[in-house]
Amino acid sequence: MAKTVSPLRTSKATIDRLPLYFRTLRLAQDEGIDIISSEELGRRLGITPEQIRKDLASFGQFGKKGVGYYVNELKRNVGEILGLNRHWNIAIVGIGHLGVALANYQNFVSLGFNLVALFDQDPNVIGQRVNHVKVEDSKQLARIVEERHIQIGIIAVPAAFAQEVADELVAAGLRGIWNFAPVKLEVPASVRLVNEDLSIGLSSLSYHLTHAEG
Amino acid sequence: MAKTVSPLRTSKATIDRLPLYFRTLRLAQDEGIDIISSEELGRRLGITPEQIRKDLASFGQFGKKGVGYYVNELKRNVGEILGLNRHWNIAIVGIGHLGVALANYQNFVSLGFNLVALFDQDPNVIGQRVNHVKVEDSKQLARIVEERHIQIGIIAVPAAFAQEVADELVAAGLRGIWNFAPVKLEVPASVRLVNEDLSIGLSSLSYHLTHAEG
DNA sequence: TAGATTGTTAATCGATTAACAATC
DNA sequence: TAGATTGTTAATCGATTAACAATC
Repeated sequence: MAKTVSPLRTSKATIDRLPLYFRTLRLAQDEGIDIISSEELGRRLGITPEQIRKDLASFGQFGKKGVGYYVNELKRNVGEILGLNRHWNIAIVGIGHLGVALANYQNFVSLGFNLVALFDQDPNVIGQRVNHVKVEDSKQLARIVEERHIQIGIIAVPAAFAQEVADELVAAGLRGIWNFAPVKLEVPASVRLVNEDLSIGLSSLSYHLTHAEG
Repeated sequence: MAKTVSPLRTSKATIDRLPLYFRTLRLAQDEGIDIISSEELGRRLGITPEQIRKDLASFGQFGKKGVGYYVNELKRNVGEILGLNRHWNIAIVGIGHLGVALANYQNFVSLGFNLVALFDQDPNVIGQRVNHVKVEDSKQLARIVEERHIQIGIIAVPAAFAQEVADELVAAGLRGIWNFAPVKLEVPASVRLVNEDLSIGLSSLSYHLTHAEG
């Protein structure tokens, strides 16, 4: 029975690969595979087996030498490391096209995230239901965040309003923010901030195409 | 007059920061700022001035010692490096909630990307207009990609169909793919692939909240 | 000129890769 | 046992930070 340890310092790169391992293990599980080697995991992900073993080993000893990793056990352990067994309550602020898309994103549910609130300031949007969740007036944000024990807030408002929304979320006692607005947000160190700037991906594509060929 | 050079090998980290510089320079321009120092740029972005100077210097000498960087000039140069002056033609495949959100994403336009085609296979969606662009039948993909000189394809279909779509895009002569489906896609080395896996961001948030406190 | 700020070289830090002993 | 595969240590590689000469 492997024990999950919480290392003092794990690289960001390692942490960003864990969700990929989790996803692949889930697929392997669906295929009825019992045991998987780092070699095979690496083949499926395009990551070297050494890298995978190193990443996993930083959290504990999950494999069996000469055998490989038990898929069920490893998936459970990786899920535990990621905190995906916790059922985080999340809220989305800004129910424009992106907010609607995120509210309907099925993968969140399958990762154990509960969408418990939606907020917007547009009277035409307030009161509507998106994926069975009612859109509330942003003015109710502080009250509802507290009442529904929301830990993670997703910011999907225009850049100009993002900091304001972040401030309200922080004041309401939120612990993590996932920001889709292309601005640098200022939040206290106690609040975890992850930025998802979509223009970076497309710009990087543009860069590589430009420098690959005329 | 600074000259943009194309370095043989620039780090991925540097390239991912360039769009941030571009964005900040555009804002500075809007504010009417003529000259900006690496110090001030760094303050606005949360990046060290040394890092910024190093990144920029790998493409040429854009600044004036003792003075700083001319905002207009630097913005133009960074835009040129990123290939944002090229007006890439892009298509979105899969017009679900995410596809609709991406089709309406204003930042793409402001970065010089032209949305020229939308594809879906659902007869109820085909023929509709999203952000003034008509949704075409996926069966027409090869023909339209060629006709409209589309260079970049955005995959917003469910994971199960993503590889199939990627294959079609590649066969149609596409040069870059921006993939939102949570799967590892196989494409030839000549085609540039950028993955945007939204579950990574949220999982990493979950990880950090889990390991920060009980 | 004196003060400021870049561009670049050297030093440090961190992450990946290679190698291999341990062991199932 | 022999073959396979993990976990870990050492070696390499790459990226960031520090320092400073060049120069506006």
